[in-house]
Amino acid sequence: MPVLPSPVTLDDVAALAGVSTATVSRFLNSPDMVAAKTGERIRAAVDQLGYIPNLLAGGLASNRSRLVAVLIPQLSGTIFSDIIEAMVAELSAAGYVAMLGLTELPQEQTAHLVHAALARRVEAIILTNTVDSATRATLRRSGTTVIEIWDLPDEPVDAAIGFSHHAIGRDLARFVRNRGYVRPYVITARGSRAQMRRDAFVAEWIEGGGAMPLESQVPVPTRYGQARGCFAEIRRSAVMPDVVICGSDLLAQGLIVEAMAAGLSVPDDLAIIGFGNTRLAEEMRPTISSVDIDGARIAREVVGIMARRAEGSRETPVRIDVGFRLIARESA
Amino acid sequence: MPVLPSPVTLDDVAALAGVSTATVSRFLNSPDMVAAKTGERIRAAVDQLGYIPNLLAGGLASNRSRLVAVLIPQLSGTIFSDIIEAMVAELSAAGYVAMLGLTELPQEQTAHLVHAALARRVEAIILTNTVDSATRATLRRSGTTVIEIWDLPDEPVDAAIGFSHHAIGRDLARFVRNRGYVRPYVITARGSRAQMRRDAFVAEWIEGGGAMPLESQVPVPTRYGQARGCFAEIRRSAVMPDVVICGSDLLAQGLIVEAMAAGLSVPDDLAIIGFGNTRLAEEMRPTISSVDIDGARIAREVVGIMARRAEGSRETPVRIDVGFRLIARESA
DNA sequence: AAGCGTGTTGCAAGCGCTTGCATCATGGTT
DNA sequence: AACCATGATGCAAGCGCTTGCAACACGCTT
Repeated sequence: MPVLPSPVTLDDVAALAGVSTATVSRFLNSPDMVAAKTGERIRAAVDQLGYIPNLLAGGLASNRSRLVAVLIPQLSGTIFSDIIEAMVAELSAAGYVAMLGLTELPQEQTAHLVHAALARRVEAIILTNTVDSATRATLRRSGTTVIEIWDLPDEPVDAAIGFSHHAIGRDLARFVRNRGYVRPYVITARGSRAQMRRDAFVAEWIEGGGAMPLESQVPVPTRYGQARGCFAEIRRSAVMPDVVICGSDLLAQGLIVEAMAAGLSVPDDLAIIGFGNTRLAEEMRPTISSVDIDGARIAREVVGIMARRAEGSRETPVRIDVGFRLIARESA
Repeated sequence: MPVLPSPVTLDDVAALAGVSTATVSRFLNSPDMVAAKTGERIRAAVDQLGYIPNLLAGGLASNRSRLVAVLIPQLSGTIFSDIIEAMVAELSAAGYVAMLGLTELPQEQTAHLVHAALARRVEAIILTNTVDSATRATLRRSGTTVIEIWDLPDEPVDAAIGFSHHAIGRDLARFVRNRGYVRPYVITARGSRAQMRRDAFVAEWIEGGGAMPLESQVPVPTRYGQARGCFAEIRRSAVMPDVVICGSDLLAQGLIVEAMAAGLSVPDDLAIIGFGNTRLAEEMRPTISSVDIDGARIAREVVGIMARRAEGSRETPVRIDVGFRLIARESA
């Protein structure tokens, strides 16, 4: 058994301050329920003893864990790390603590993480990927706030904050056409959301009179290193495309480097469009045209939903479309 | 008050299985303490009711939260995201859950996060940055396992898993000299660890008969976008350096792009060395020479220490040097 | 046949906190 | 001067689980 982390309890503080434990508890949780000078005595006692409340006990008694589970596929080299950063900051400011779970490889892992989160009585579960129906059922039954944040599914488990992948694909096609490109090349990551963008792009492109675009697929997560293979494949095309639509800024960057190394000029010989509008997109030379998703906004909405729920709102389902922005820069 | 996440309790399961709560609890925590056929009945009851244990209650009673706090400065675009990924995976496999805290901006934030972690009775706190002495005292007093993982401080709070920044700086200087470079340029991030590497580099370089290296400083976190400014500064140098030692792979990559855009050949006209050996280092063309830190190893050691502590070991202080590897690739 | 070690199970006392309700000053009303 | 609304505090019953200890049922040994 580990050493008692803090043998100092509420009772100790109460005894020292000469009040009941209830009063100390109230002072700690809603200070203005106790008289000012009582508060001072308690404050002094807390400081003197170095008291650190036990939130496990508190959570058990109050049924509020102040814990939020954030489940994402992977962290490094993806747009998710930006979103997580915003999310953690926002949650932390609102008094919550984020428990991080990686759902990348075995899909079964997700079910396991959901279970672990539920067992800790998290106040919300932020989901970035879709979950199997058994887990959906568990989630629903639990009554916990579930927020899906990377999409706007037709039937969210509970709340969804996201954007339309379809609209992005469509707008990208229009953008490309308006810019006068005629031979787009689409690189899609294996994954349902990317696929949705790709399908919408192709549909819109063809509807606008374009020929079926050239394309290729890459494994997720899209990585810088895939650029080599992709570029080689592009070069092997019967006709050289004039613009490449990538699944991530990282891949776009890689392609730019490859293209330049091959003596091509970007965007004149080959235009390139990224996705995610990570810091990289504006820092690369040439700067990368990309699709911006406002991660900070998503994080804020998450906390907003939680706040409303905490006040008893039972609005459901919630669907918030945070939209996206096509950012035209030098690369396309 | 939120809807009860799971109204099903141990008692319900016990009643349905026709045993006492103690037996159910034992079955859940150490299955081989209960008879096989009792276990089966319990398992069935758990499944039927969709029981999810309440770890807040369990943690309170057993004084084990199965929670680990991981505190890092920032996530996106740093080597930390790789380490966190490994850490979360490893902890998760060992049955722990990681609570993530960002300590970037106000130093006071760190104290706050430490307090939040302690209040949740985490079983360990993983620290990536140094903490002020008041927080150190709090940490010490708490008796919680504290693992510092980015350095090997002379007086760790508790345990430390890291490597010698001094040794890295020294080895980099030797490496550069052995490769025949004569005019190194050092780009240092503002931050004590980077400073240690820089100092060791300079000391070793001068000791080996070299002239005081040219250098410049950049803010943390080092970013791709800083490459432009750095490259401009390098060009403004009285004498053109023949090798640049960067504070991160990302910055190294940026410099390579800038250098190539300026018509320089890497490494012939200008060699470049990164830090962190992120995936990028081997994916970039030219591949980037870098310093590898084994994040997965660090993660494993963390779990190892926790396992030993759980078994009652009181070894302290612990200092584990995981070393580093200079990886020579095409860029230098 | 009495005794005993072993393996299972139940009993019940907490773990440290929150909170509904009751109690009690306090000062203002009538 | 009796009354009462108000604000501050205390009482005590949990929250759902873990675990030391005791009880018990076996099958063996002597």
